[in-house]
Amino acid sequence: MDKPRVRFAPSPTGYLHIGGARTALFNWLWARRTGGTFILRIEDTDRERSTQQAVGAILEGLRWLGLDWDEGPEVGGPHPPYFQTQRLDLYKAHAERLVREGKAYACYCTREELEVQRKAAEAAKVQFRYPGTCRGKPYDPTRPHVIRFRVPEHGATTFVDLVKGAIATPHDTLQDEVILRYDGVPLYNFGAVVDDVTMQVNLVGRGDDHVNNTARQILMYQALDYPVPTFAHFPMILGADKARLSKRHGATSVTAYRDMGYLPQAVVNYLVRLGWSHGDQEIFTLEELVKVFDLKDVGQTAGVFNPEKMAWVNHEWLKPMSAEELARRALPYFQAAGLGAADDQKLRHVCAVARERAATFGDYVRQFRYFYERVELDPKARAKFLTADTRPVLSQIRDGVAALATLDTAPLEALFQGTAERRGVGLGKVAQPVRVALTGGTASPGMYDVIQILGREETLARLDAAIASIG
RNA sequence: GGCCCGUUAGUCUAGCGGUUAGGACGUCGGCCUCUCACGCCGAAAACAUGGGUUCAAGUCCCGUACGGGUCACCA
Repeated sequence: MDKPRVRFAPSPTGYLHIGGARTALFNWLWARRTGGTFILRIEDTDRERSTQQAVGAILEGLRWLGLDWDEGPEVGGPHPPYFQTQRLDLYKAHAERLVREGKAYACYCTREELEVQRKAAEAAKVQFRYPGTCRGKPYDPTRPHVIRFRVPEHGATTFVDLVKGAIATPHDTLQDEVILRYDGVPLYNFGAVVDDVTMQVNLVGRGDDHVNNTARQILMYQALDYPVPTFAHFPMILGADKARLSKRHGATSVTAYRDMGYLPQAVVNYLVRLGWSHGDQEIFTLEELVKVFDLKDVGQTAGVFNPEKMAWVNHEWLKPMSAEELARRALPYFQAAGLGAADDQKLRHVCAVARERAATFGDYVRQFRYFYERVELDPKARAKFLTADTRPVLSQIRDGVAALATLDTAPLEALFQGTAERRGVGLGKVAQPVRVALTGGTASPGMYDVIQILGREETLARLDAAIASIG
């Protein structure tokens, strides 16, 4: 078999959706795995909804994920252009050829007429299908018309899907569909076929929602006398309620996850595991995936998008990173939150303690904001730990910190343990009040780290404030 | 509603005629411990359902139920 030529063909009607990203990923992986070609084509024939911003957002999303394309917008290739609205002549020529050969015909029915028929069918509770009114009419290009594809009335079209197996579509469920609008812009099925043919795509991998288009498209390939590509339909991604994933399920754009502090590798990792597996392995780098990915291992059942597992995957990616690398990557998130962070020793220390405790950079900022600004003390924690009983402890630690030569771990440890021993209590009785005073809550990294990160001045200030609040 | 596709724990999945039905997320318990987390140990939790075929069925066939997709001059 020839080297696979696959494509991702989004409509630029919005950002890059999680589902679209996975479709792109599967195609990309297959191309990289097989040494094939990954083509990006923009299907912008819906002029009402397509926007230039959406094109930009999609390219940005793909690039962020690390999915580069061999042919397509901005990189060019042997079959330009890669925007459907720039290929109108091509569709027209193909449509005219089909008309000439009697495989398609001009239809002069108005939308209004068809709407009346549709309503009537609905009232009669029958499925409306275009009745072929204009099938025998002569071609008159001077009259407003659309071009309809002539579908065989009997029989069925069968194909073998790479992931779903054999699928048969009876022709009597099809109709003579419009392939070219009155203004010459093609409809999806026709545009995709003409482009896939002319771009020499030999493997079409796309979402499950296109299964029902496949037979119609195959009929068009055959009418055009072109080779039929292989198809692979990937199962849908659902929300927790098993309905197709949509905005109401939460963030669905790839860049939203970037903005929440996910790593692109983690998003790729999670998405590939949704509907594909390789033994018991959970964590994959892109390089590993390129080695082991196989379309044959793509499952055929729709999968529920699970944000918790995606966070876990992200955490797995974050944990082995050095504090330096984490700091470099986390910095923009701290800055975006208006916290005066810089890529310095402090940030690296914050990241070192955050690493085991937070799954995304968004969580870093949320959970460790107190390292950069004073936060309100949790009332319950305050009531429990900042009391007349603990006041002496706070004072001792305060004076101890003030007196230490350095804030290295050993002297801090000696200070805390000494204080606990002198008071005849466990370390917890000392650490918890200090923790509340310094971080505002009862859960935080170890106290020595916290003090080192805050620095002597800030530590003393917060302890003083806590002591003063007890009165 | 017609047509198409699907159905292993709450979720993602392994399984490819004979398994104590495996792994992961999440949940619960324990250990560790200055709290939280990490880590480690452990637990609960699944073959939608009814018929076949077979010595033997989560694995094959049919029905039912449930879920999804699709029925445009959208893609």
